[in-house]
Amino acid sequence: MVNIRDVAQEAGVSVSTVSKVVNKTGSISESTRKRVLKITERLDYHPNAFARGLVTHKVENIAFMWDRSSESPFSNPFYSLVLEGIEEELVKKGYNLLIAAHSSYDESSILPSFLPSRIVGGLILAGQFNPAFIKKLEDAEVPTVLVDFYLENTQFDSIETDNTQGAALAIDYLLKNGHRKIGCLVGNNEHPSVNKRLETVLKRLSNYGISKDDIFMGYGDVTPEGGFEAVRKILDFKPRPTALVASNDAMAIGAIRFLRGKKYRVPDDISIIGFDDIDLAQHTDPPLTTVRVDKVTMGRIAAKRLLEILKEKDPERCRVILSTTLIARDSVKKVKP
Amino acid sequence: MVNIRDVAQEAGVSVSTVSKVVNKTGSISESTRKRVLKITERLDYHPNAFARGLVTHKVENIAFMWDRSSESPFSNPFYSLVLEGIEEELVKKGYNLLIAAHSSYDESSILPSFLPSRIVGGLILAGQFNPAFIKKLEDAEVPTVLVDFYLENTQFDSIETDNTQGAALAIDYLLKNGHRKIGCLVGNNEHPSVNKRLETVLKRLSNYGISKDDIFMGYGDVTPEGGFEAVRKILDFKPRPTALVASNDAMAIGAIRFLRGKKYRVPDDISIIGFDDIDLAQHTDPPLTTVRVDKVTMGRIAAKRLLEILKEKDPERCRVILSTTLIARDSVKKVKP
DNA sequence: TTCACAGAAGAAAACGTTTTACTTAATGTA
DNA sequence: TACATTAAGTAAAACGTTTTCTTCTGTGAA
Repeated sequence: MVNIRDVAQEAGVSVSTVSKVVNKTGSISESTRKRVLKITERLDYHPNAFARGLVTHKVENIAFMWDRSSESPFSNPFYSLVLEGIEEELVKKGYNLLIAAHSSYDESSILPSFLPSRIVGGLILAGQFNPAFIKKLEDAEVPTVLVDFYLENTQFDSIETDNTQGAALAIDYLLKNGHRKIGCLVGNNEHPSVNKRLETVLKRLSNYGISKDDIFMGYGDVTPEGGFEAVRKILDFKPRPTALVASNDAMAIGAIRFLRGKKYRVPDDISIIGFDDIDLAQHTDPPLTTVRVDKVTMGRIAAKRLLEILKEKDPERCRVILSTTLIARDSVKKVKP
Repeated sequence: MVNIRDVAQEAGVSVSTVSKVVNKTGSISESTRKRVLKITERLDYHPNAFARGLVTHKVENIAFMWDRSSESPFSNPFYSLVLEGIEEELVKKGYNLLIAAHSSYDESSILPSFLPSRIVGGLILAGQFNPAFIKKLEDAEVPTVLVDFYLENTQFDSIETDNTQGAALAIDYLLKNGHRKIGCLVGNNEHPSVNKRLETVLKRLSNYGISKDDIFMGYGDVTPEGGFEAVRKILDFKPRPTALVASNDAMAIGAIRFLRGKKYRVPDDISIIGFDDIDLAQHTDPPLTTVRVDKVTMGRIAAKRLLEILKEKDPERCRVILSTTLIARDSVKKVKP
């Protein structure tokens, strides 16, 4: 493999000159610059990242990690898109993306090995993490941004969904369509998003004068199976709600499946609205009305922000809150209030 | 950050001794081994991967890449699981996983930068790639294994699906259930799997004495939309086939969607069988009968094989062909032949 | 004519490891 | 007793860069 010395020799200049040309630093005459460049090309010279990293202490590798609670991010319809956005942005800036899928990292407070070995320059965390793990990262001063998650007393940046605005969107849409008896499919999950959404739903309903007696709660995991469970409990109530709000699309989809099995027609017998707008939402029967979170943008911004942090010497902490949009499909029907 | 010299000093030994202890090489007395180990722990010493890589020329980073034709592997229900298997195996062996999602690499014959910069020690490629790109990899002698893909004249290992066996499984099942008029939803795709599956289907049907007139072909992309298109064309034929074989589950799912829209009942009016067994297959209505490819195992084996190759000095080329299993759900109905 | 200065280039140290070759002490063998 | 062998440990070179000083040369100002 050709190294910087080979190039220098071939060009009849010193090693430092080649380095300066390649890195566009120092002052180099146009003529030697051209000559060296031509030779790097001819010899197909590429700087050895290890040698470089050793002296600069700068690394162009970013790692993505997610919480243990959820399934693999590759199969997760939310994180997979976040990842797509991250990847896109990172590649554009010449960075490499590492994936640390192993779930054990947040159990213990042990850092994944690529961190102490200094092979990774920054971290993007998705979903909820063990506070002890976060603490460890802070102590080690690993540049980190949190995506779709927020932690009270951390110095790390976060890119979040505006769950308050999104939940308001959902409720307003249901009310506008005449629904006054609402069932909530709420996720058994300490993820701040779930809480925030529920909180907003309840507050909003009460603001609009909906009585507590007309609000029905069903709990389950934030998965299709959980939605299945949650809606089952709700259907026991009399009178039945005319519409359901789910903590996320996965639950909504499970609920639709349950309702179909029980021969309820959606939306004729009961309306339902989701949250997230995962890909599957447009393919359910009926297509799911939901609140869209722009997941790719979320990833893109997270990556962008991390690279900024890496550049700055003393970055300000900052929270980015992304707005949502209502995607009206066919799972909500207008009823007479 | 504490380095090997700090440890050596603290332990009152030379740097080389520490290195030997940490790497378990050379001969070291039990007492100093213990002492040094204790100190590495106390000082929280972790070898700098750059310094190490610089001298050993060994890297514990593996990159995963996939072809441009398919959507992001994160959202792809097949590759996402392959990736899961890869990740699992890699982490177990202390390797890091890089993701090179950018599609431009196989367009040109330029190598992704992490290769010439020697930051990555091996490659796992999923799906079909530009031969020029493969050639380039061979010239650069990048240790590589191909997953779910095979190339005629390459020296690279591959982990493949036994499409012949799988397609036979599907056809035999349809025949056993009395179907004699078969429609094929064929993917417009040069991926070897698609060809192999179709080829086997046709040969098998002819072996069983099914007339050409009873075989109907519909083409489309290997996506739900493609399945939609393909089945539409097939339904124009009279007499209608009683069963459909799809090139993959995505097409089968699209077909089911189309049939539902046209008020056909599956499997009462028409049966359908898929290939791959993606997650969604168990959630269609009716749940899809299909041929399962063990995607996680595929990834795991690919990773395992790559690590072996990295170890051996002069590895034999080898193709691994994974068998499939039939997953009988509810989309195929028994009919009188 | 002298001096200061800027531009261009190079020498050498530093980065943190591994590894080879070497030294020393201890042990066993003839 | 002398000699070979082995175990335990060390010194120093090497890996391929970047970067900090220097040096040198030419140019314009005083």
